Amino acid sequence: MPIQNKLSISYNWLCVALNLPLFSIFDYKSINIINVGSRVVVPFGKRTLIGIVIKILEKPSIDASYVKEVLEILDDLPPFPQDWLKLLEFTADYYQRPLGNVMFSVIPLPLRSLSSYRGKRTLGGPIVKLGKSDDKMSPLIILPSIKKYDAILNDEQKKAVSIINSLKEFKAILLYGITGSGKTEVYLRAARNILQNSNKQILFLIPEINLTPQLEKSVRDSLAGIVNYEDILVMHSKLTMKSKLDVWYRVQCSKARVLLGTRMSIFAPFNNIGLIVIDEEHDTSYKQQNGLRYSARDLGVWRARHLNIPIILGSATPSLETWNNAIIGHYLRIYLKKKARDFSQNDIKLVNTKKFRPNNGLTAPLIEAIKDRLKKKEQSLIFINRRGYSPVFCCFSCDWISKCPRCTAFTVLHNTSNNESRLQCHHCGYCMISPLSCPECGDQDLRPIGSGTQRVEEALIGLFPNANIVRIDADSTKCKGSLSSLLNDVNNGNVDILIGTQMLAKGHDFLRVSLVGVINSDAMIFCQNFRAPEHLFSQLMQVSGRAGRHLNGGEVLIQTSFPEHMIYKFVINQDYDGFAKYSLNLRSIANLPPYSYQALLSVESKNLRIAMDFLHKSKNIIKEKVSFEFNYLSDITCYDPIPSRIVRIADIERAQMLVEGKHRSLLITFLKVWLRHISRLPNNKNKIKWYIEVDPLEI
DNA sequence: AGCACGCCGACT
DNA sequence: GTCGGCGTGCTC
Ligand SMILES: [Zn+2]
Ligand SMILES: [Zn+2]
Repeated sequence: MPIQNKLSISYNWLCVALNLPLFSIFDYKSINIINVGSRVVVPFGKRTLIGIVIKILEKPSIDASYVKEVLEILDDLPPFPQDWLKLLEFTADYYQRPLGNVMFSVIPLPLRSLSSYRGKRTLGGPIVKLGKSDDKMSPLIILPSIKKYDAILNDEQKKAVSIINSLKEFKAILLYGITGSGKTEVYLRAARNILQNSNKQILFLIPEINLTPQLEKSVRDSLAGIVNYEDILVMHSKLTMKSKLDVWYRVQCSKARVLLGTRMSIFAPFNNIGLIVIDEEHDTSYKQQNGLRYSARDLGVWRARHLNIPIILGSATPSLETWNNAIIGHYLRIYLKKKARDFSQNDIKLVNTKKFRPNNGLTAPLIEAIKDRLKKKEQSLIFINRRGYSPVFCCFSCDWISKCPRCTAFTVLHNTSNNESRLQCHHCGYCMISPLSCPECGDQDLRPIGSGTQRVEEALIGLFPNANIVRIDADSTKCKGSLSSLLNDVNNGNVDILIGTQMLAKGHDFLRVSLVGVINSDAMIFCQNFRAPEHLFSQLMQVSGRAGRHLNGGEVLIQTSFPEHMIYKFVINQDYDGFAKYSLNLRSIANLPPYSYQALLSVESKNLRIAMDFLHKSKNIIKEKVSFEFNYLSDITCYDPIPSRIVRIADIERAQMLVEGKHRSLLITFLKVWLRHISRLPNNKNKIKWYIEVDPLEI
């Protein structure tokens, strides 16, 4: 026996994750020493796949004779760092997805499949190709001059910076400061400190692509002279695949010092992060709403804890989860109470629409206020959270209402540029020319009900024919660059009245705006979603902030039918603390997050009954099967299945079931067992699709 | 996911 | 007789 051992080749045994919807990982062998995190080419059944080495084994976990050999090691990239592997293992485990699927869904497309390595025009793979065409492409726009950085901090900011700079280990900091309190300056000072005194890297997350240009400029200005221009990188989903791959490559090779990006950047393969910053941490854009439904903010906190580094969560209206974490002492809260520069306090007033009936969405007090600004040559900003002309179109002689044939939703009336009217579904994209007479009774008395941005624009043009009026919504900014050119017009003073959706509320500064009008503030209040008041509050605060840059102090008019509602008491006083206290109390009474943890089992099918059936069966197996393997069912509540808020979208009907746990880790353990049993349920001939969402935004 | 194997109905 | 439908099962 010993002789045989000496003669046999000694193999290295590896655990490899493959891009498959399977919860298992696969063992392979190699005569070469392969690092954890390497990408390898392996045989799998009749196929050849790329895999990622996640573990080195002493001996294989199955009979060694079944273990196949690694065909090739892909070394065009350094191995994924250990901390990256740990982050992805956590992500897969927490969000209940197969590890291989998760890993491959976050790396750039060309790195996922063998097709970019095998074939005539692949030239040694995507990374090699990238290097060869390096001179041809310059993804970075070189700004002509770099301003010297000389922002002066106030005492609060200085104190915040010094607290952050003194941190030597993991700490989640909630940087809580109103709009204009200078949170960005604090992030940048903290980042500068780390970049100057170490070779560590900074990850800077922002909610939306729209915000990158101005933040990129601040970051570059602030870090000029400390970090090379080309070592500051930007990543978001609208980059070309080539640029994305280039950024990824430079991060993984530790060439990048600073990465500024949207939620996907949380998975960037850093080797040496020193600080994570999450700006506007309450923003729902940090939650991916399809596929792998992760929260970049929550993963950010996990990654920081795992790396034992600080993370800054900045917001004027923190999520109640984060606020609660600060209250119970898990996060360190730093207040920025003062406006940093020449910001003035806004005056927020409510306009009762029961008293002042709106016409085309606009009430008399709002119209008067706009008139006043026009006289003073100041700008007005009108927010309305609905694009199109009117959300409903209906017949006044029968009860016909414009509905989408593919969804349980109304179609929205839109005016197109060539003066045509169209009915459009905002859920599936269905579109038709709007009828001239009622399809049901033939009468021509068809009328739009309610107001969208286009109708408000039309009304304002009628009221103020000499004013320059601009509308900014997803329809008017479809072309690339049109948003920034419209915003330039606004800041150059070429615009008197600006009408827009929520897309205007985030981040953009309007120096000449002294009036903000909010038209349909109520829409969210009575919505089922328990987070709706929280989102409404933060939107109203954010929107109000848009008037704050004006020297004389801005005026904010919020039109509402329910001025007596509690939320407005806090809104007019701009009292987030009060609002949070009030809301957390309600959440606590209702046992909602952050006092419980939730997961949602969603099912999609051709018809609702099949989906509901599947959910009922899933609920039943908790008692029938899960109870034998999981001992803490008393701390888990499974509610009854319900049809989703919008049952049918694009001819697919959806239902869901809520599961609630007292503790986070307990819920995750339960889900893992439950999911194994759900996947064994008969799948109704593959006619259904189901998935579990952990920490859903909406239930 | 893919890909094979396998077992039944309807084609040359 | 075999071509092809997709149900089932496996992949280190
Ligand atoms: Zn009719
Ligand atoms: Zn539709």
